[in-house]
Amino acid sequence: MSKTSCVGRPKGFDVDDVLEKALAVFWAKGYEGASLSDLTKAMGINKPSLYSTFGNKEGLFLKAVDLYEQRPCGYFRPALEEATAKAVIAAMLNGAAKSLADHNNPQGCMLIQSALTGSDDCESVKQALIIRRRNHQNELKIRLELAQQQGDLTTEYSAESLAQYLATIIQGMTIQATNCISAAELQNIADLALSHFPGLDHS
Amino acid sequence: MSKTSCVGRPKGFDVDDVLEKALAVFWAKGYEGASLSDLTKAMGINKPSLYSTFGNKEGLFLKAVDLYEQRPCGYFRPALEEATAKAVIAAMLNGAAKSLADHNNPQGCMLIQSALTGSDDCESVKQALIIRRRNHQNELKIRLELAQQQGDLTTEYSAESLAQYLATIIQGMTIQATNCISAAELQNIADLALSHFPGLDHS
DNA sequence: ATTGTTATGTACCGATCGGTATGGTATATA
DNA sequence: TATATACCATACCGATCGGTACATAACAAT
Repeated sequence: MSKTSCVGRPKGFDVDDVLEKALAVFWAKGYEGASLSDLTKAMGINKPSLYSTFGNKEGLFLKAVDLYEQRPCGYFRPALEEATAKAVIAAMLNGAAKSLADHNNPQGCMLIQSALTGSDDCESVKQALIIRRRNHQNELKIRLELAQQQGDLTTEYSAESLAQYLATIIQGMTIQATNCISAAELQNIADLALSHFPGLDHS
Repeated sequence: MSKTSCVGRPKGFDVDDVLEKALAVFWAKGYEGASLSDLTKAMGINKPSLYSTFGNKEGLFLKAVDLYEQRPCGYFRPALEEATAKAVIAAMLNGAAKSLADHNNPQGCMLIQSALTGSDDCESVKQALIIRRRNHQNELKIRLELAQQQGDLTTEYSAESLAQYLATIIQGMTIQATNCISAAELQNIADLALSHFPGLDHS
């Protein structure tokens, strides 16, 4: 609310607050599975308020995705800051395991499951999510390239291959997380992946 | 059509044939994303024919899933028959890479993407798919247990862990396959996974 | 107090959803 | 040929979909 409220009747709700509620609904039900009545009920506002604030359902969804990337999948950016390739990869895998096992959140990863398939109407949303996933993988690739330059990651495999491989494992973990598996099992997968990750020193 | 047709007007379509068409639609659009008009148009039949033959949308979907498990993801069962753990795992990974890269099919894996999320109405379908995924993983676990008994897989890790790990990688590959990546990239992931798979001899 | 502006609640829009009633049509049996 | 049976096409059902018109309510500026 860091804004000088203007003329007119003030909003009866906090935008960030209701966006958080919308995020939870989209996360759990997906883009098309979340109906406007689901959303408005969870957000505690009426449809005209939703439309005047967020444009339409797709606009609301994209805003919710922005929020998602800042918050619960928030292990990603800090992991990139770790000092070595091994630390980066460990932080990714452990962060994913912990985040996906957190039952305060819906199961799984919103970037993956909220629009993997759908009617023709949601093609743009599908593409938007694909782009976000690719961007994440690309940031990881750049970090691994740096690690190769710095000498803490072998050049036996390309940074691109390794980034894609790690992304694949994490994406697989997000699917496993939708299958009601335990936190310990998720962590076990992360441990296995880390201890056998290509290009790292496992001595 | 291996049935002694009874009294009355015969069907104007082949059941297996239209089921294949329905499968393609569900595969690409998901359970809820596939509308009845999408389905009937692709199948070339009208709604009453669909309902008299398959019960309802969910019945049709489950029949399509049965067909799916027999057909394109058909690398799974043969892989279990391979002689050694390494051969089993290689067949799984290579089969997944090849199958997922086949552009004659929709992208990705039907068992995962057709009902990962959705409205409350599709809860039973979601659960049905979760069970199928778990069953696959369990069959793999049993095969790896056998391999451990036969001595071609170390007992350093439990068969359950390894089965879950392999399932995770393959599920991750199915997500990657929805991101328009190339067949070579998919195969590269499979190669990396195989050459660093825990419990196998990589000499 | 008046005016201009923005938000809210209700009631509604056409379209589509999954699913079905109905009446005509094609076939096997008798 | 008569009859029973099952399929097919059309048209329809109530419910819900995403989205909006409209009148009213609450505020700021004057």
